[in-house]
Amino acid sequence: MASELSNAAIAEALEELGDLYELDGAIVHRVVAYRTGARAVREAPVSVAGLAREGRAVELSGVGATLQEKILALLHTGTIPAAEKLRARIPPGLIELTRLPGLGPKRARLLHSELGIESLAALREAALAGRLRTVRGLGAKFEEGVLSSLERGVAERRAPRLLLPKALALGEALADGLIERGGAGTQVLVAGSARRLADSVKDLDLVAVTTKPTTLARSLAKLPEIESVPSAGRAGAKATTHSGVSVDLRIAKPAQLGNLLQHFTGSGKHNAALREAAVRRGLHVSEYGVLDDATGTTRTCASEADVYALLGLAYIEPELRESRGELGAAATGAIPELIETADLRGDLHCHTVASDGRDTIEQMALAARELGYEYLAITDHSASHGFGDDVSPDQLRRQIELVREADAQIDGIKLLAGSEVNILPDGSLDYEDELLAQLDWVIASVHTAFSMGERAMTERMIAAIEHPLVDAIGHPTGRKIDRRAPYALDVGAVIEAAARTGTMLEINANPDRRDLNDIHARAAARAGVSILIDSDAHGVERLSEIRWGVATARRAWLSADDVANTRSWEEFARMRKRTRASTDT
DNA sequence: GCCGTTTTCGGCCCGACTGTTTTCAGTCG
Repeated sequence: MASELSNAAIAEALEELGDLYELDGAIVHRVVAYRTGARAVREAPVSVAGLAREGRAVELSGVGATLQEKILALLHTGTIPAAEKLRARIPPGLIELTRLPGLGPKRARLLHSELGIESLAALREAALAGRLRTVRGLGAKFEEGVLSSLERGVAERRAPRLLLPKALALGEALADGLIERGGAGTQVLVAGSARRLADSVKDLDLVAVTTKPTTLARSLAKLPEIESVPSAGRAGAKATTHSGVSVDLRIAKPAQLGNLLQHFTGSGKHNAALREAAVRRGLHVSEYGVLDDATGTTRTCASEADVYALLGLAYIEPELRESRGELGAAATGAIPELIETADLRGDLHCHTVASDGRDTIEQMALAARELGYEYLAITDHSASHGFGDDVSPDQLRRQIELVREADAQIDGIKLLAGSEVNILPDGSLDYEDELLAQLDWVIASVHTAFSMGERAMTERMIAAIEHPLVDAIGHPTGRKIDRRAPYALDVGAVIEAAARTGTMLEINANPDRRDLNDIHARAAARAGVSILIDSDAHGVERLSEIRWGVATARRAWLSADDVANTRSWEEFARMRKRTRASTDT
């Protein structure tokens, strides 16, 4: 387990090289190749540095011999020679210029060659002096646009992203409002990354069918969530909410709903790959229909399934549309039947008033039973949680009794006495084995010392995985979506250890976490790891947040069979490491 | 630079919008 460059660091270097080539005037396909390669590296479930050293990075789709060579140079010398050469020629400030809307690589090059501009400060100065409009191809409007963007600080400000629950709630509120005002037969659907159940979204896409398109587009402005509607017409409207979220409403003819919904659900990469594959069959896909070269006619589709069928593909669920192999699978009938929330029969991670939860064992049990669960593990934090809500060994012994009593009193659901045990920095746990052995279920998590190095953190995690009384690892990477990076961890090594020891890995369904993420969960399941989906609920109303974990599981291509807690209690009980250990011998 | 149920070379999605232009280039999603 050598500690070397992370996939993220390699991907960043390839991205930068792509940016530099673009500013150098390379053909767009070459630039796209670097960006595709960077994405393949970032999403690889194993260490790409390791792969490259074995000459196997070329196995990643989008990485060829040239990129592998550049990755190796980066590993050996800390830099890529081609990037060094380009950096000597292209001022670093030019990349900054392309952050302004309407200013891409071509214009950045033009401004550099014509006016010698190499920074945002120089750009501002030239715009104030009225020199931008003197460049052939640029004019007064462009100059005004640049100044206004600079005034608003567009280049520095990162657009806020909405976590999925908020995005869907907003999308559904807008859809309901439009349906109410659109009259009979109006249909409004949430599309875009929200429909694909991504971790977070940048803006909202709505697709509608109505008999009165102009009226519907104008009625968007009347919704309480909407602040402004800069444009509205028969085809749709663009708007901004009071919270600053961009909303794009597109209106389809019923016969074209499938085409438009498919297009606006994306992802962009899925659509690009879909269209490239279609072109090889003489078909041209757009949001309006599918043009057939052979007949010269355009076919429209009322449903998305029809669009995929026209291309010879099985229907692809929105969650899979990320250009991660779904087109090949749809062509060969290999799209899995994705897990649904109703498949889950138990929740193995929740908290009560014994630690930092808000409700009692009984309240959690009744709420879980109401959701249709057959079993629930009570897993309060362990002794050293450190937020004043720790459970001492004696308190845990008492808690075990309380869970047993509740289990005896409450019918229709099996209650497990468990704990979410801290993994200490050295990989040990903070209860004695004698006490852990009295529990029905142990999930181990990292809650402290996030900033240790990758090697130490990976060893820490693997030590916990190898502990015979640890059934599962909770929120394995510690990330908080858009807020906190995962801790440095060799996830490939963690997956290997989990598969080897029969330790389950959790998809924590808290919508701030969704950890494991979709890519890691897919890799873990492929490696033979049993996946768990848990709510980590700290109150009865949060148990239903399990749906966000299911969303991640679906994006990870998981079917019910890949997820341990879709099993009955009898089957699940046998899958626990402690039971396997005693029956395997 | 990558890639192949037409190819190891010659392709590499599609359309809207904008601003600058007399037919289009650049940018964006």
